[in-house]
Amino acid sequence: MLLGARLIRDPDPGSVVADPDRRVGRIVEVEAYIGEQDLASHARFGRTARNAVMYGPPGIAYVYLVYGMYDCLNIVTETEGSAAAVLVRAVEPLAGLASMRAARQQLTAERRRARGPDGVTAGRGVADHRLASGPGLVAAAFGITRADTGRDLCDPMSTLRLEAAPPDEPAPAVAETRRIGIDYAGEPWTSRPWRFVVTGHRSVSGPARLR
DNA sequence: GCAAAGATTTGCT
DNA sequence: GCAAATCTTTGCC
Repeated sequence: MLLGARLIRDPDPGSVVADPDRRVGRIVEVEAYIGEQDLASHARFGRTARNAVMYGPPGIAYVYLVYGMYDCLNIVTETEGSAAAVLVRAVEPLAGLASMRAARQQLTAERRRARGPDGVTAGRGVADHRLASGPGLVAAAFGITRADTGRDLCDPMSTLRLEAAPPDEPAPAVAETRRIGIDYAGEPWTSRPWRFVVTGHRSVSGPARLR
């Protein structure tokens, strides 16, 4: 179960002293995409240059660019040859909040600069629990880009990795819903309850909650 | 080689 | 509540 697991960005893995830029988040929202037969999945056209990593062994990161602006983090699941993956839609920030905020603002600042010179943006403050409340925001807060595709998330020495929740932490209450933003896939895929969230958690993606 | 649409977020009306 | 921003990938000519 990925819900409750930790997503960790650690610039200096293996170090005894925690790095000040170390970022930790607790996964509270995911979506499953099961392979070529799933018309909502990137694997629906078969194996391509973009999704090749999905056909590889599990535990590997698959990062794609959506709408030309946002990177989204997926975790490859199931065995080699099966193009299944889980999209990490939201995490609850636990540590390194300042770094997450800085990484987010840096991206938005770059976007504005590309559009043209304008005044100071002042970067309005976002609530702490919303720093990674959405697929694109998770990648932004953790500094994840397509360059991270193929990274082994289960390697304890990786700068980007997953860890299980502490054993003394109670398992979260899980709710199932239909997936978000895949209307193009048609039935039965749009109605499949393959989005999983921690019940009532405030860090689940915002607008998505209403749909 | 070109046109179309997308696993989103933000800001304005 | 709606539309823009933005670019990669896919599909067809």
